Amino acid sequence: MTFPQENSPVQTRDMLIGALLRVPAEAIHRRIIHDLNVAGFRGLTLPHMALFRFPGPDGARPGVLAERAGISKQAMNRLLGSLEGLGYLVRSDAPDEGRARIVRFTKRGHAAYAKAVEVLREIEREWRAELGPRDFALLKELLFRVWESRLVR
Amino acid sequence: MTFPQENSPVQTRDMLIGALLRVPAEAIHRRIIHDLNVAGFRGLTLPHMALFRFPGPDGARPGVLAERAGISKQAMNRLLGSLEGLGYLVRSDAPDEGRARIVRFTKRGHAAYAKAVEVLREIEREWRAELGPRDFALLKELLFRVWESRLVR
DNA sequence: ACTCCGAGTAAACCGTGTTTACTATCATCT
DNA sequence: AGATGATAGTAAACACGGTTTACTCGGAGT
Repeated sequence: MTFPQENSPVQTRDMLIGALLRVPAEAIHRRIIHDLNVAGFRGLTLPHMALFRFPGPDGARPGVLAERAGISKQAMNRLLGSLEGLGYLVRSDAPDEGRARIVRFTKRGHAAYAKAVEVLREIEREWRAELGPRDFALLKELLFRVWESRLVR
Repeated sequence: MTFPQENSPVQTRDMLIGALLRVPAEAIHRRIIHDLNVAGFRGLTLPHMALFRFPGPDGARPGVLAERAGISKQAMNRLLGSLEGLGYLVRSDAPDEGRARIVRFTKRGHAAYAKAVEVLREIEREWRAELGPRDFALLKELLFRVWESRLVR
């Protein structure tokens, strides 16, 4: 195992793809939660983000949301209960099927979701300014190719 | 908020940078833990990964590791206790200062760390094969520029 | 010696995950 | 129609990892 020396500059080859993805991904998570809280959407925490990510929970059923998020239905159900208590969504009976339920954003929930997307777009603006529009588009395109490739499932 | 239609293909512009980073970052995490477990390094879980990431805990002090990982000293201490119980490291008194302690990988710990790096290099090979060497290098370079830029702290 | 600070640790508590177990509804078979 | 089995959602018990609070002990300054 070779480590870079303290006083020699870190270079691309020193960093493995794990850290290169993880560090910004976590930073973005923190940023979104922070900005949501500052914007008045209190009580939102990291686990809640499982619901605020694309395409959002609106109109979906708890079981589907659990599967999307990769957690059990019971865990999802408590997340939903928590967000319902905070006023971001409601669960109501599905009109067509008696055992099913439907998750609906409240006005506040829609506002929070819109704000999250807005923060993300702001982050994209910042990255675009840093990298230049050409390279930022390239970065997204490369990441998209990875996403498409199923290397990632 | 515009959603892509069910039957129209997803495109780069549909994905925000958050998901494009998060999904592969999480996949890599799962992959590393899985491969470590399969390779006989049992008991390692996601929170342990906070210690197995570059540059590893070997020779460092608990407080420093806590700061690096962004968790409290107490939480780090329990992680260390857990890994010590699993035989991956030991904590011993620092020779110079009575109150300080030093974390040392055991042989098993070194082996696990080396395996984690190996898995990461394997993942890089796979991505390189998918994207082509040119574009993979470009991806890492672009991510490295983001990392350098401090957009990310 | 006395005080203060800082590293490490321990305990209580909280939130979030899983596992296990239950209820209610739907689909199917007879 | 009634019985049976599968499925959506929920609830409770437990595990686990995080923070907060509180303690011990060594080092530094006076």
